[in-house]
Amino acid sequence: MPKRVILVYTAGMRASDTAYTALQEDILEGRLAPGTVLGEVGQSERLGVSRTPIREAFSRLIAAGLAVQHPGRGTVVSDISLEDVDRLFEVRIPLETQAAGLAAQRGTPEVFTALAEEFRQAKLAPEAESHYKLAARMDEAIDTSVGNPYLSTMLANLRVHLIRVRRLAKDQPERLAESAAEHRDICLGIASGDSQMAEAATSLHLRRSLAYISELRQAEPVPSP
Amino acid sequence: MPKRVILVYTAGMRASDTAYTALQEDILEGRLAPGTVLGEVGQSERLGVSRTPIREAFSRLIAAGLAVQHPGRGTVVSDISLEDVDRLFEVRIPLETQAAGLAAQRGTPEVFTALAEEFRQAKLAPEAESHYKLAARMDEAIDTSVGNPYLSTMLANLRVHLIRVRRLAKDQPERLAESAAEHRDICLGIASGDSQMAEAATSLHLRRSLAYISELRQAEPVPSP
DNA sequence: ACATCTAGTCTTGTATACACAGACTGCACG
DNA sequence: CGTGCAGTCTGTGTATACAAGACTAGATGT
Repeated sequence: MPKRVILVYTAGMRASDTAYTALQEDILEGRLAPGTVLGEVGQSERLGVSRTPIREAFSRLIAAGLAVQHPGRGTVVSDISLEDVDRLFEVRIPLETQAAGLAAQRGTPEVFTALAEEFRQAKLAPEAESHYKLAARMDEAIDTSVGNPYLSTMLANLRVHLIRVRRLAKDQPERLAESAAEHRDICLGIASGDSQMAEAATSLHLRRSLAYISELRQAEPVPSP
Repeated sequence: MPKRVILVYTAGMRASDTAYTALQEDILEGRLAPGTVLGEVGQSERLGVSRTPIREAFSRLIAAGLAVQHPGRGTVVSDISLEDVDRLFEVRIPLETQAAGLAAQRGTPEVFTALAEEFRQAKLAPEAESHYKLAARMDEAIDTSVGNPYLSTMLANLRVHLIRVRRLAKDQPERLAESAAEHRDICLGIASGDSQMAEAATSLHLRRSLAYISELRQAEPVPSP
């Protein structure tokens, strides 16, 4: 007897996709804290699907680095802390710098002048949610301008982890305003077609972001688990 | 009628792992050409395991970029050509340059002086197989020296694709000797602890490799599929 | 008291059965 | 001869049953 048919099959949406999306959100939003053990049966009951799609979702989580597989203890949500920020930026800085430089060579300037204008306005009224939305749109514009799937994939993988550390380091309004100004500089550099300017602006922005987080970390030592 | 390959179940080796390894090798070695459709049932029969591990293997292939999922036609081996080399190097150059620079700061010099000596000897008798083995050992040494899992993961993903393009561009002995010399320079730069020297040597090596492949591509136009 | 062996109970790994969706084929009709 | 449609059919998505491995806890022997 079918015990429960919670999910009517949404059009074109596989159960494994919905499970992965739900799990990823739960991890990124912190509802599933690092160290949480994810049992296949437990999650299958929680999400109302069978173990098979859950397994698929777990595989993708592990591939994305959001979970790790423990030998006999199941898969657990991967740990992350402000310590990881240094290692993440060691990858992020060269990749995004490269992306900005290539976007300057290949992008259509109008797109980025428009984005620069948006950042100018955003600087006046800093607000975290809209700021990150706008930054994401800039990243997307850079991605499409560069037109390199390998680079885009790497950056996408990276951004997942950056979202997690962002939760740990709450931005303050003045930093958001600074960040908006730096984003504007990047857009202007790309729009001008000067790849070196775009690279410099990107490098500057990321190093300032890193410095901000670093001093935040020094000021507020890690809360012991 | 396709041959049925009996997989040897190594101790502690899951069937999904062996299936993935077999499929990856088949793709990397060219036995499964780009465009080949991979049916779950077909591969499960060929490899002698059930569909479930095959599905898992397919997921990992797709995540690695070795296969893509077509809407109604199943999953097919992803296409790759010498055209991809430019896009790959747009990611590879900044990442490996960064890695070399960090290795110079953090690695133990003795490891890399030893590797440099090996490259010096390899330069005298260029041979593709041993050259790539040695280069792989250098990459591994850099990875461990840097100690950045995010960077290591990205480079590992990248190298899978580089193996595929390497098959398309057959190296010639003189290029191997050059390459060995350039690898030696990288090792010496890292061993000296001079990150800028290591970065410069890496950048030079990769740009020369790219130039070599590019002129190879011009000389020998793509065979139309 | 401590170590070790063993039974039990989780957990994951694998196989298979069933359901559904898309694509191909054959035929009829314009 | 082309086009549309229906039937079939293959192939994936999902569920579940079965098997095997691993940690745990308890008992037992030293």
